[in-house]
Amino acid sequence: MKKRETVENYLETIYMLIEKKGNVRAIDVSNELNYSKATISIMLKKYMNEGYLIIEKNGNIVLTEKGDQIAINMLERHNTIAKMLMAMGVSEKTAYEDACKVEHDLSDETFNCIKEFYSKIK
Amino acid sequence: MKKRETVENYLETIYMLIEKKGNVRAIDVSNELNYSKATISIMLKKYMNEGYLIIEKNGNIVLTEKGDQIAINMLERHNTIAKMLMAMGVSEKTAYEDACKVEHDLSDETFNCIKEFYSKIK
DNA sequence: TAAAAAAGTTAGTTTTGTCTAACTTATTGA
DNA sequence: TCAATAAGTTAGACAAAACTAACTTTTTTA
Repeated sequence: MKKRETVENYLETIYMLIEKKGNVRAIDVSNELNYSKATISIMLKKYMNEGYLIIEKNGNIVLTEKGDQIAINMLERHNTIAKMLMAMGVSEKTAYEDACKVEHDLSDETFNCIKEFYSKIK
Repeated sequence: MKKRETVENYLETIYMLIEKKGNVRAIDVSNELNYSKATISIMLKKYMNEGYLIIEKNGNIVLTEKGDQIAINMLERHNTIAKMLMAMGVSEKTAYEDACKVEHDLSDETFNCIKEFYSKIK
């Protein structure tokens, strides 16, 4: 249903795995997202065709400029929203989980206001 | 994909329409959600079978206790989240739109913290 | 009251993102 | 080095929620 949310999630996950492990292959994404290897194989190919990432000959996954931008944007949203929620008293675990769910839905206007508001009360 | 979100949205919409118009039929839900009459017909029947609502002989839609509780809960979330966002500087229109999107995803823990936090800064 | 319009239903289709099973290809380690 | 394991792919299926087209039923109105 929500195409945008799906691709954003894949890209953010790949970005985080690259940061954590240096390089990333399909199996790592499969383990992280808990989707079958088949699903990951299909989706990665799709996202490659759509210009979000490249799968190198050795199987390593690299984000394109386009994919990278989305991933970074999602990660910024993720962290900012989680911090805001924690400032409101939400536990760290829940804050990160909930931020992950809503980061795709909020408008830029709302996200910017949250960022502003957080920096003020901090 | 997100079954829960879908039913919550239908129930909340029906609840609001009942409040606004007194009684509600399939065509009203169709107009409000901008889904075809066919889709609404199918989904209402489904939700009737699942015990969320009743379609009376004259076509009026009535929520069951179970459906009502979900609708009221969603509406409370909707309003509280929107108010919180407005307090952060988000415009009314955007606040209500974004609240509508995230109201289904937030945990109870987070929602309660938002409610608390809002009552404090108010 | 009968014709027109509105409302509702049914059948069949589509899209998205999952899955399993069975297969191939690549990597590892005894 | 070659057998076992791991990784990746392909084919086919499925669920959810939407659609259109064609139909029936109900309501309105001239």
